[in-house]
Amino acid sequence: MFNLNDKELDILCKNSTEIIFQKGEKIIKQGAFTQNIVFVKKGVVKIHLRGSIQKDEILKIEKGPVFVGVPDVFANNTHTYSITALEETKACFIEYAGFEYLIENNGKFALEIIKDLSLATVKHYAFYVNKTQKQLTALFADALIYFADIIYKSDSFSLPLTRSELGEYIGTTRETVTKIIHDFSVDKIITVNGKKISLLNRNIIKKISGA
DNA sequence: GCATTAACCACAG
DNA sequence: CTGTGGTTAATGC
Repeated sequence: MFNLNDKELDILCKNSTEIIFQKGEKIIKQGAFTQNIVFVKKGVVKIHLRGSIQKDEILKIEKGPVFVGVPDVFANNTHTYSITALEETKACFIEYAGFEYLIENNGKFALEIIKDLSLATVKHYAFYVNKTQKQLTALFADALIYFADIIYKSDSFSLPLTRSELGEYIGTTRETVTKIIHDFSVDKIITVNGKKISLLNRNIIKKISGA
């Protein structure tokens, strides 16, 4: 994985303890000193940032296996965002020194990391523009497709987010999320039972998303 | 004007 | 935490 041989994996993992986080537990807190890269082995996490005024915004939802917190470790002394488990998550904390050693000594690994970071940047450009230009129904449709295709690989899933968090993700209020879900449900685009959602008509959802 | 979109508020399960 | 309804503001015919 990530172009690492056994010895190198050992460098990454030898001083790292595997920890299991329960849903809702914070893996990295905004403002904390950056000492570790976090390797999420398994589970779903949200990357979120509290704005200078008050509100939390969810920047990204990721599923293991994935490295998180990399940009902050290279760019800052403190974490500029938080990472919280959305379901039971296995993760290990990797010392920066070991990570840096691998970057310096394994070009293929470094390339993988660069690709990851680049992909993340490019995706964020798109997400940013979408968020400011699309209507909320389209953003919600995007979120549905994302959960179905990327996170759960199924058209039926149990959302790990509250309505309020869903709002923080697509940039609206919990009330508006409730209304959109209600509308989609009435129009037979999805079925909803609390947090359980099933996509009934992907074509329409794609159309609404405008992608 | 009128319709649509979405925020904010209040109240109720 | 969630659903609903009323109100209000902005935007677009």
